[in-house]
Amino acid sequence: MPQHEEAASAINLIRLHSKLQKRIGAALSVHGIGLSDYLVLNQLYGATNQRMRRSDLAEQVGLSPSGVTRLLNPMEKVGLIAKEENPRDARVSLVALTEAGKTIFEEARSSFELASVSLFEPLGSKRFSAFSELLEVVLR
Amino acid sequence: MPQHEEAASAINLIRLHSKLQKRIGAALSVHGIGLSDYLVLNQLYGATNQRMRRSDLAEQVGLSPSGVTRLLNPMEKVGLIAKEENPRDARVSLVALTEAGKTIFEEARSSFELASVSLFEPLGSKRFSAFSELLEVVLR
DNA sequence: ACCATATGCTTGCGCTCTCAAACATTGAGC
DNA sequence: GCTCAATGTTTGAGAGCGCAAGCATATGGT
Repeated sequence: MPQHEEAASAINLIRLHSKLQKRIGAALSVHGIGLSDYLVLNQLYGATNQRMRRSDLAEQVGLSPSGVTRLLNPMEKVGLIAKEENPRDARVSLVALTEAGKTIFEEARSSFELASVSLFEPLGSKRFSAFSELLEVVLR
Repeated sequence: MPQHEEAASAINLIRLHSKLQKRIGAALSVHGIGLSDYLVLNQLYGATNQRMRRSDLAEQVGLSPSGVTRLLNPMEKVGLIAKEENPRDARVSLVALTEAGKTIFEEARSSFELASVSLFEPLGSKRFSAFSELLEVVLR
């Protein structure tokens, strides 16, 4: 395998993400939500007042604005989030975490954490810390 | 902000993958192929005789068998790969890299490598090596 | 006040991928 | 030689998402 090092790592990164997606996706499906739903809930949960603009949400979770629209629609129907208007600027529509959404998130979070731990288990705690820090650095 | 270390790293991993996908996807689009196409070509290029079974291909690139079928169809039409039969077992259909596919891959590889280097640039060479090795470990 | 431009969101269309079912072929046990 | 379970691939239906266009609202220059 005399490969270009960075290219090889990029492919390993893709492989790891694929593994993560399958494992965490399975863990979250128990709660009736997908990975993107979880990321949205997680983002809202940590936001001040637990509400955000849709476009900021899009940026944070790495989706396009239209992706956010389509993602939030069913979540609103199920009552995890609520749409609110901004009296100052009628263009923006705010997204707020409902009580039900908060509850579901807190339940799902345990599953997410368990799956995450199992994913990084091969590293052991010392190497995990190193990996964790390097991840932060790559993200700039 | 990160209460749970592993969960935070999982989310960072997702973010990094999202970045990788956008950047490498853009680099590959110049050559008229997508990321999955590249992974397939890369896999075939490194295979003995440059041919593989579809299901093995699926496993290597992290797709479902049906995903591979739908991915390979247009690639065959364009002439990057060729379908072959296995006289020993008529259930399996082999996928072979054509000369055209080989050429396209070698061209695309440069772009892929460049994009990979730029992705990991924030690490610097010393930390990149560490990251690279840790990636191998997580993958088992 | 009016227009041009920018900003935020949604919609139409298409692409990629998965799951489950269907289909084809093989091999094992009788 | 049949039958049946296992294996490999394809297909139908649909989920998830992006891009470009469209719509509504806001803002700055005149």
